[in-house]
Amino acid sequence: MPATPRARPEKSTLSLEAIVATTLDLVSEVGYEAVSMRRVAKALETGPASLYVYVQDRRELMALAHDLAIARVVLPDDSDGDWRERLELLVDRVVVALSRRGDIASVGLVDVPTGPHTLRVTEEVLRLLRLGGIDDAACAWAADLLAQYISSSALEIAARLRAQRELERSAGSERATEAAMTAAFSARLDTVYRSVSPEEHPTIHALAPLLTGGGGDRASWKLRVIIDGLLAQRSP
Amino acid sequence: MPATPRARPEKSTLSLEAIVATTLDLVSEVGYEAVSMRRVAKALETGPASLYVYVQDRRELMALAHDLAIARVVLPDDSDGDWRERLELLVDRVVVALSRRGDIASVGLVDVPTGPHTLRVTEEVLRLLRLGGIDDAACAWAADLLAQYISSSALEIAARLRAQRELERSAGSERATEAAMTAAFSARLDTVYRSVSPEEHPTIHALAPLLTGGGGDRASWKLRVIIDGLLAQRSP
DNA sequence: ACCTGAACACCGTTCAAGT
DNA sequence: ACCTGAACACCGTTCAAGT
Repeated sequence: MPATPRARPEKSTLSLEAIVATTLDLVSEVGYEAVSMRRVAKALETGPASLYVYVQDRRELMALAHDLAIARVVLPDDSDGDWRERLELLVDRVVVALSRRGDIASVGLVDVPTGPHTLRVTEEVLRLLRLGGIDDAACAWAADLLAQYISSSALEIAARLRAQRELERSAGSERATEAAMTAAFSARLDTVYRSVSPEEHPTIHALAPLLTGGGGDRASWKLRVIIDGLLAQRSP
Repeated sequence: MPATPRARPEKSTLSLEAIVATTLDLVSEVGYEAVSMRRVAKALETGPASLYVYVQDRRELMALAHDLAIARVVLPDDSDGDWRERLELLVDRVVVALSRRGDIASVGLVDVPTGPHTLRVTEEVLRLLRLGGIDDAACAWAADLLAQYISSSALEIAARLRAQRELERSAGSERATEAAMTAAFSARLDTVYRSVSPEEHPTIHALAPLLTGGGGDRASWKLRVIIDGLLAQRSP
């Protein structure tokens, strides 16, 4: 029972571009850990060995997917304000771009990405920091600190988005219990902190409601702390 | 050809403690990714299924190993100075404890650890921040930021230690080329930044020598930035 | 009750052999 | 030259069957 010729698109020739785009799409759907070379190959209707013609190993493929995820980030321009406003806007755009693609940001915690789009962003971050009058050495280290901030914030937001999406996906269905459990998973931390012994850990106990909340405020607050901390180094 | 009774220690009864300790030792030796349930089981002279009597899954086992890694961290006391000095000392002790155990700190980037020793440290971090007059909400978020700092700094130091150890291990041997390559791996980033186009990425090009150096200074500098940034939030 | 052999359903990567 | 089937040496986890 052969499929109609146009039942699915012609099997296009393999290309690095197609492999990387497919990888990123899969990560968005099923997550970084679950995307294997074999799964990418299957999605492209080929065998896993074929991928190795274009890519050294899984690590390299994931690095390329990570770089692709930020490819469309637009650099702020003069109309976006002074160096600090532009820096905050740029960092936020990268976080948003990454968090839209599942947990692809994990790559940035495992590896230091050096793809062309990452370099483009890094160049602009360094340029803006210098515009702000930050020391050269401080610029270098600050870029590192900001990169960490970007990866971890993107992961945090991605986790929230995922929990929310799964809650909605099963709202009203008979799978509501499962959905509640997924939501509970994202609240696991909250439960741990709230159930800590008030005698042994009085401060955790007292601050429990604050330790897991915050949402977007939390991320932008962290960014403000980092930049204010940078500025404090400016005058010796 | 049966082994002499005392050729190796009696096969001790399996216990959670022994499993976690063995896991941490293996991570120290061969790294987080390379430690599989099967490898832990083999080190304990049993089959992988036996581990599941004591532990839910690999994630939980790694979380327990991570917690064990900071078990011996001693909290600073009154003689160690004011809240800020004590906080810096505590954070540094955790970083050192983790970085001695290979890349076990990876666990802290994937998961939010909540073992007893992690809670003990978190409690003290929060208490010290409050002593410093930081807002409750800011304390909560700062603890998060510091936890990120700890994990990533420990990983960075562990990578440096590993490169150094491997360089020494093969010094003078006929494997010197391989050792040089390992060292080169840790310098890969440096190479990337130094070979970037000066027209396309002038700032990266200019700062290249600063982007990968720093060592321990870099880490303590980051910590200072975070705390200074926190203090800047104190007065509205 | 505690433990585990064997199986299930996967991995990343290599390489000889195909077109 | 480009591609890939088949194999190698592994995975995490489960469960029926042992003691």
